Amino acid sequence: MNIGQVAERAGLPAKTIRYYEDIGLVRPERSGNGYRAFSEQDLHKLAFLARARALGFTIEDCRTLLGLYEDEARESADVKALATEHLAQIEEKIAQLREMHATLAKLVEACHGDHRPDCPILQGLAEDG
Amino acid sequence: MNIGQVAERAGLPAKTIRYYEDIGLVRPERSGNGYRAFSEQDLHKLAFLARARALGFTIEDCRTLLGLYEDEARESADVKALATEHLAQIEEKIAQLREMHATLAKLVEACHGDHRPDCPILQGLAEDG
DNA sequence: CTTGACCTTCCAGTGACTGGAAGCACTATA
DNA sequence: TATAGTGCTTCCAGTCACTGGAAGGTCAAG
Repeated sequence: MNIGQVAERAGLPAKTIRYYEDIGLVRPERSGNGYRAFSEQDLHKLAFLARARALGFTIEDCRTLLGLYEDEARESADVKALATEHLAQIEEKIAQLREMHATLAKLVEACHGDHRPDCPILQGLAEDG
Repeated sequence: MNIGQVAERAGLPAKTIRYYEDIGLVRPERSGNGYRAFSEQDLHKLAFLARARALGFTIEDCRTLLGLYEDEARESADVKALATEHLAQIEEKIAQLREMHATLAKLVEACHGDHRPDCPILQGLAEDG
């Protein structure tokens, strides 16, 4: 398979797949013409990566997950630990965003949003405390 | 005021303040010794920026907000529009994170997390669909 | 034999900092 | 007065995960 087809099937841009090869996440063969020749297994790996990235795992986490996936002697506890940690980070981010949202929503509500310069949003940003 | 004191009072690292000068968000004077000499107004601006950044506005948004703040002929509608758009982006991000969280939480729940290799998390990442 | 799609590599840019090196300025103490 | 320590300066490089673009090679169809 050439990169275009793999990109299509894995749901990743070709650029990204080349980048993943660069950083050693996949190692496709090469055809005589210099084109990358992906196996079904390569495609499988890339689809795995696409899903892990879609869940917000960092590239390094993905590398670890892929390693665990391919390690038949893995312990599911290791996978679970990684995922649980990531879950906690997601929760933290959500909490932060919610706080931002709450603060900003209050300011937005208080703002008339008309042609006059008077603006509680700017006041809120300017005020100490 | 030197940069250290401003950093302390604005709640921003000195490095960040230098960076903000680099990209033209603040333009402090210079003392005879070459040190940056910040006025109270500079400090005020930096604190404004710190709060805007803390609410998740991009640097470019901050630049715009600062411009509006300093423009006495501004219309609060412009500020409100910017803030409202940002609010929508926050909401979208929260929604994305929630989806990630839900998916991952299900997988984590299903995983024993013991010494055996069997792992629904990896299965979930590997499986098509 | 040309057109156009697809592939290659390499370099640079993104956003918002952050770390570190090398060196000058200032303050406090011995 | 010497020195030690802190704070300031600039500049360069790295972060993360791509993304865009240039320049050029390869392949299939007409």
